[in-house]
Amino acid sequence: MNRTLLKNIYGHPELSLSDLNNICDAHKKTMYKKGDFLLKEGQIANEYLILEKGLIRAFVHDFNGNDITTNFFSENEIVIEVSSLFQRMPTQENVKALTDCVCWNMDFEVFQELYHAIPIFNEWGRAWMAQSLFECKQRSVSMITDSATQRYLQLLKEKLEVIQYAHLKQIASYLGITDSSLSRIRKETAKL
Amino acid sequence: MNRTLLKNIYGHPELSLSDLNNICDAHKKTMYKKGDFLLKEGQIANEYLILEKGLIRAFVHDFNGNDITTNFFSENEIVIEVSSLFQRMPTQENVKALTDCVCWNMDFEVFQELYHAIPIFNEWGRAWMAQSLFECKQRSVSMITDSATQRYLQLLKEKLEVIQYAHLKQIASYLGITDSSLSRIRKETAKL
DNA sequence: TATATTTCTTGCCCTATGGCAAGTCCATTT
DNA sequence: AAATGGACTTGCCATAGGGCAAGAAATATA
Repeated sequence: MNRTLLKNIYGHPELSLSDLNNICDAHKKTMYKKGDFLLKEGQIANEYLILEKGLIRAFVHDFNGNDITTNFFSENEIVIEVSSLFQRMPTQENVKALTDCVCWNMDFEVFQELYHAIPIFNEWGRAWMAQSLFECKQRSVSMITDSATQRYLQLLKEKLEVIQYAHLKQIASYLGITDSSLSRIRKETAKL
Repeated sequence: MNRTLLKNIYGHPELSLSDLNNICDAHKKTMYKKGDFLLKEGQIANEYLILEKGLIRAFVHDFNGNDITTNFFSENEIVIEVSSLFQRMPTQENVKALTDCVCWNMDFEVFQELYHAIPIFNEWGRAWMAQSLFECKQRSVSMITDSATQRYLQLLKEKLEVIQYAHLKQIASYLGITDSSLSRIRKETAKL
């Protein structure tokens, strides 16, 4: 069990060591192969996971059947479909491994027990969701105020691994442009 | 005290009547005048509120000092700046009354007590945040897949009051376009 | 009511990005 | 090695929306 990884995720000054250990122990190591679905639209999520190794993509289908990348998850991040997991409703998202992955999965039932038993863990969860909401809003603002080139450079800076492992089209839909446009942007920015 | 309003907001099948009453009683009625700031960037939010009457706008400033509307809050909605309230950090958002408003405010300290004392209220809060996150993601997808005209018509359908009370520029920045473009879109769609 | 101020509309032209299709480059299979 | 197929690039042209500025309309102020 990779304690360092999980302790970094859940670390909180007020969380006791025994609570932290209980939380860490609740995770099950799980491996995925490149191309595996972690979640498919229509399903109800029953777990979330910490991604130790690999890269994961979430996407939805638009009215034409094209897929639109909604998120990329990198190492040390939490992979979760919040509305399906917490509202117990079928998801609209697909979550798929872009590379082979090593993950630590937390079952929803187990999570619920810990969540209600450990107030600090509860606070931690709320803070995590608040942060996600903040990032989501930032992304919306960025879609409005920044050019496609700026958004691309931002992604390059924050998640280089995405540019290395994801297909052009997957990155382009995340940025809100077509793959041809991204190809041109990439060509332009390579000069700099 | 407007119990119907608050009970509709907090209603949850498993929440006992006495808990529900305690939650409702924790709100303080507050009035705002058109143009009042409920929150200014740099401040830390110390409350959230239920909007009974009126219309409220949230916005941020971009690098040029233009403001970008991030949200409109209508009657019966919860007005909250999640990341500032729950992470106790200075907000980047401004929240301002577009019309005179009647609100029911919940103080953060009081909220915390109820939140930790009433498990179902805690679940309610998490479900509410999950829903917000879902809506935020939907908005991002819409910015990518829908045209400005479609986004305008969507807003028209969901929040007519916004079109009636907010300025063109405020609506335009929410939709991610300029006020001139919105003016043209409005002209076109009026024909239909 | 007259004046000033803000908001909205519109015309002109420009730019970023889209749509399509051909071509190229790679990787995989036969 | 040849053939197939997917991914990426590029050229051509189309279009949504932007930038600017003038004018019109609405609103606030004197």
